[in-house]
Amino acid sequence: MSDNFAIRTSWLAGELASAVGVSTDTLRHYERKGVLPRPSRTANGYRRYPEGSLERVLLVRRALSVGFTLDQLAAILRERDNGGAPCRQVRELAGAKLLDVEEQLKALTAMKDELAGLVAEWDRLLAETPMDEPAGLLHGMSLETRSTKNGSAKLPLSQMSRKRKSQK
Amino acid sequence: MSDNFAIRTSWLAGELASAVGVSTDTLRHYERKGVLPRPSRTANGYRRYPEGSLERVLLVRRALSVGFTLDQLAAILRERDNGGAPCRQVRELAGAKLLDVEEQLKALTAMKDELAGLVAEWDRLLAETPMDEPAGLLHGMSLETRSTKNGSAKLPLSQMSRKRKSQK
DNA sequence: CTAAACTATGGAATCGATTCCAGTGTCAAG
DNA sequence: CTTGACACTGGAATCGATTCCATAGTTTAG
Repeated sequence: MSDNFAIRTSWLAGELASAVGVSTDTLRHYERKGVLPRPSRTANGYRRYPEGSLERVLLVRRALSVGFTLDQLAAILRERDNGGAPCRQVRELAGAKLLDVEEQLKALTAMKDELAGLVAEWDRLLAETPMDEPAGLLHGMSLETRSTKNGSAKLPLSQMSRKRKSQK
Repeated sequence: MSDNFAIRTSWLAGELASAVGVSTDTLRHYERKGVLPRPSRTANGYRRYPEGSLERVLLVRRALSVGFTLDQLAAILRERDNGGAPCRQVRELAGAKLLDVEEQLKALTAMKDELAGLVAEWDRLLAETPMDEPAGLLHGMSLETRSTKNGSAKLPLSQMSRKRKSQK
């Protein structure tokens, strides 16, 4: 096999896709949305993704996983790509996102602890509960539905409040 | 106001909805999806949610916030409602969710660094660049860190890959 | 020459939670 | 009786990321 990914200096769509674990459709979508620069083409019209593409796509994936939107990401990455100073709005966006991420980090850490504790507790209960007993595991979920004003993307807890469409 | 929620023994749709902070549409949706048992009706056809409904809905909200899906939840709760002990399933799902959370934490940390670096770099650039270019890119980009507006909320990075419809 | 395995394209479909819509019924107050 | 605030219904829309589709050109192996 020639899937010597690490040493690649350019990628064909399928190679890059399988290297990062997404579909070529997804790569094409990213390109459409502007988070991936349009790659040059080989003689036959195939995309030839440049060297750093793997890292780039992984970056996008990370960003998405923490709640970025492709559009937001596109704005930021485009600015970054042309190297110069970003316009204020994009700088603001990045700053807001940074705060957001930091907040998520806290919330998620708390969540991890709670969840871990919960699971541990459950395992204890399950061990001593006959299989026919309710044991009501879900009732033990002590996660507060604190209406955290909201603000973070993937943090379910914060997103759970109301969000009016017209109210903004 | 008669929002004497705590002492209610039965609820009208709107009452319950505002008590838990969701819309009646959402309650109806939950019913459709099977996470809320279909309530009895008053003479005029209005839903009369039974006593424990507030807790039930809060439970659903909590579970959603931890990453459960309405469908997963429906399966579990239906089981439980007619006497079963779905605890093992719950334990399993929670365990999976915990793994997701841990992975998410990694992504968040990486993202924080990435973003912080970028912002720092930009601020450096901005500081030494005369503001000659307004550069009003970003047409309608809301600075609002608009969280998961809805739907497709948190994609656990682990299962962010492709998901076959038929292959489950 | 042909089949398999790539590549390409634009547009449509899918998924999940929630919301919106339009039409209708019910009830209490004025 | 009318008005307003509720309630009811099924279905459609929304949003974002991803996938699927149908169609078509290229390359490589047999």
